[in-house]
Amino acid sequence: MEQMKRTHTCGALRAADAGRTVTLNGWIHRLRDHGGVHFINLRDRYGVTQVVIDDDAPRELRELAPTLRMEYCLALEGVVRERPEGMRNEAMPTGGIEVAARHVEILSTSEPLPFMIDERSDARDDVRLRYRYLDLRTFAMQRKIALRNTVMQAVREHLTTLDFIEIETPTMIKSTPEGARDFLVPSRLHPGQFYAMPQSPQLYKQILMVSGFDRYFQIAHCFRDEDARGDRQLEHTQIDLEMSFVGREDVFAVVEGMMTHVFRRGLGVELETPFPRLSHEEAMNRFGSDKPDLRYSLEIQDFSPFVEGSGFAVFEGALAAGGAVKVLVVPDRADFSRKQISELEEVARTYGAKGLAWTKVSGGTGSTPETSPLLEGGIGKFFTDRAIEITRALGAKPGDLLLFMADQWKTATTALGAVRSRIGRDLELAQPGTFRFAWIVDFPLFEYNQEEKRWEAAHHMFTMPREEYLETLESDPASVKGDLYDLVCNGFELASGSIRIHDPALQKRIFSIVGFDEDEAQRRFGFLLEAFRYGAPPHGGIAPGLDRLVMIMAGEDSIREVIAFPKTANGLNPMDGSPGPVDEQQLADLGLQLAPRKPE
RNA sequence: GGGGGUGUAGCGAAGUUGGUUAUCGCGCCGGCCUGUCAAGCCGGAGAUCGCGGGUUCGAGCCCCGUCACUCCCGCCA
Repeated sequence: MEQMKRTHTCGALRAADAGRTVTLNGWIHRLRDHGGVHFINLRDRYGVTQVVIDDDAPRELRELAPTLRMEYCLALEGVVRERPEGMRNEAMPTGGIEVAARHVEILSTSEPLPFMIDERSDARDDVRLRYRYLDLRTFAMQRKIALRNTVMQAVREHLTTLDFIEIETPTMIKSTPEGARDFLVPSRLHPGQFYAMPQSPQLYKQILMVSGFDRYFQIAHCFRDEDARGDRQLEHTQIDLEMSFVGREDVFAVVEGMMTHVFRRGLGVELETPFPRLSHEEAMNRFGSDKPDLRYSLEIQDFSPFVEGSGFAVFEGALAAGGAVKVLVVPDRADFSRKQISELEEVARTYGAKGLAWTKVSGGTGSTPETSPLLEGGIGKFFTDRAIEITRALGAKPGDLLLFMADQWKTATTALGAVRSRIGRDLELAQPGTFRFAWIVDFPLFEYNQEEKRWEAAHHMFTMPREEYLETLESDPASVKGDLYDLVCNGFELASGSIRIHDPALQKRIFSIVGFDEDEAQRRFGFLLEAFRYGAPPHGGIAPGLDRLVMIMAGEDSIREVIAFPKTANGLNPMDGSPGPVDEQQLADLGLQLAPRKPE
């Protein structure tokens, strides 16, 4: 290799290099044989350079040329020359030159590939993952993995500048209750005992605050044994951070600064700060989601003022039962077919809705009976006499489609929110390449678990209640808002965090509301509670998901596209074959025995 | 755990109401071609139609089961 080490990368040479003798290393991206003149597109991370083997090449090279195949790994030496007029390739950065090869060494041959190394190749995910090392050779994947690196570097730069310290925490920890299912690691030295893989470094970063590292961060791997999704893997990476002596605005400022830096460095995009803030309740009411896509408006509105006296039993019944009636005005979509509407209804049904009512605005924009807006079709007949008032209040105009949802508030908003998302996606309302961030704040601190008939923490048990609810924690848990915040972008939850409880007495009250007795709390989190007895500073933090961040920046809709070696939705890795069985002896060493697969 | 979509040659796809030898593009192999750059032209090989069962005179197509990929609900503090 000493002789044939590259002098340039495959993306480096320009017309100014004409005349130089260079050595390139790379893979054969394309081969074109014109019966005497051979063109090789040689590729590496940095680009593609055209190499020519023609009549002027040494004889042994002309003999070697026909034996070359795609993806052979080569070292070659040649002379750079400017391409003749009319033979330049404007689409390639190196398209003004070519390298006339004098010597080619085959470093490695390649079998025919399962799929082409090409942006246009559209192999199924399992094939791509089975041969991930080939998939990663494409410029598209190289760009995304490189972007991920840029993002990580930018995060470290920015946080380090702000005096944050990167500290690693263990990847084998104590299993804690609640939250996601833990991945467990059996202990050989202590048979029957298990470590857990962290779902996040939560407890450790809080303890680091007690230790006086008032600004901590870590690019941390987190593990959750739950069903995966396009934006969720069994293992993912978080930009975990925590600060002492702060309120949520301090956390927001750090994250806004970090995102600004990351987008500037990664994409050359300037973000507008501060990001807008929306209460959880407002987000639900206006967008039917706690992670709304704000790239398009299409807001949900309250329809309940128009229900009384309409004679439409479904709506009146929903209100009488303490529920809500919501409406979505879809501009200029009165042309939606019954089939399209019933597809939207199906979307709503998956979220527990019983149906989706609709009507269309027709008529004119005047205020006389002949010229005024009309509500036609669907449930329009129940609201005929109030059409002017309704369309004015909703800002609806002739040609608009109105979609209604009547149910319990949560069902009505989430189901209509799902319809909103579906319409946004189908009509491509979101402009690609735009990024709309928002903070979602004031989440409920507790959620009632219907099945187990008890209150549980909506986020986690260390979240600080908003100050104004401290009096009513026990008497009215449902109304308590936590000092909890999510960062959302383009319809994805990008980060989640909170101000934590640092007062053991308050922590005790929370435990007791979620039915955690003293003993259990001690057994589970004793080490944290103990640490808090020694001068715990007020603190809070947040954890942006690195995979989702890079995914959004890359314009992808699955985090698999920005993880070098992801797993499938089923938790399998088609490349290494994991998960797989282990030897009897390995089990025996751990004191484990497999249960029979199917009990019947 | 539940629902939808998909699975046909190495890759991507077509395949009508169930009917003869399963089609096309790329790739692969061979040949031609001296300026291409997704090169072109000619020829060729390559398929237990994901797997298992069933219905039928006959199944890529219909039914049941199963596996995989994917999207969604649940789940994911």
